[in-house]
Amino acid sequence: MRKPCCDEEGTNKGTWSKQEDQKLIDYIQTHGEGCWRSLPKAAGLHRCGKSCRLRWINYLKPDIKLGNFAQDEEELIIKLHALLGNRWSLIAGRLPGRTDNEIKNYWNSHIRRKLMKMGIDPENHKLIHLHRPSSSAAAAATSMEKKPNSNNLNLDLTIAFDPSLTPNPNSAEPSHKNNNITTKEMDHQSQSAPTLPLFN
DNA sequence: AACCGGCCCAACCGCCGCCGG
DNA sequence: CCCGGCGGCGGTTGGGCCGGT
Repeated sequence: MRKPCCDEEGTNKGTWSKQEDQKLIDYIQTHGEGCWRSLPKAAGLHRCGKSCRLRWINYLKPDIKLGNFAQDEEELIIKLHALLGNRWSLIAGRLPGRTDNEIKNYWNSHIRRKLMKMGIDPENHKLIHLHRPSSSAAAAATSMEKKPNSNNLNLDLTIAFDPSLTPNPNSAEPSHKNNNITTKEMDHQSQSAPTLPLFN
């Protein structure tokens, strides 16, 4: 049985204090990232390694871009999600300064709701209730399809509906077990083809 | 002013893949 | 080849905030 990583007595949980942040920053600036397991003890932090890694990657790293998402970032997230599904780390890799956790939160709190309002299933990026055109959601979605710029979400919906752009029709499934695209492959793709077909 | 419900988001949890022994 | 440790990932939680009543 795998032991929980944070079962040690006296390990802090919850929100990080400024002092803890500073200790972590100081340590990483001196010693660099890595060996998260032993980092807390070495840095004098009563945290588990995972917690330190998460805090550093999501908030303390110098190149993190905090604050609201720009319109183009939002559009990019939607397009990448249509292509990659819930593979947040891959999506984050395409958005400099943004983290997977931040994108995941933004998706779940903002974009998902926005798509639902537009009558689009956020899981597969298809119209909801196409068989019931009289429903308000479908009517709104149909309207959106004809006039994609008719509200503040400036997204070309035709992209989301093109199945040829989705390598795995079940790409929106939560599991990454049957994920045929590895991080390395994605990196290779991004190097060899900086512009995804989506953006044409 | 008090209460309530919904939203936001930082952080935790548990699983999986990779890698070294 | 097998096993265990570690890092990474996505899903989920829960506390705080905010607007409405």
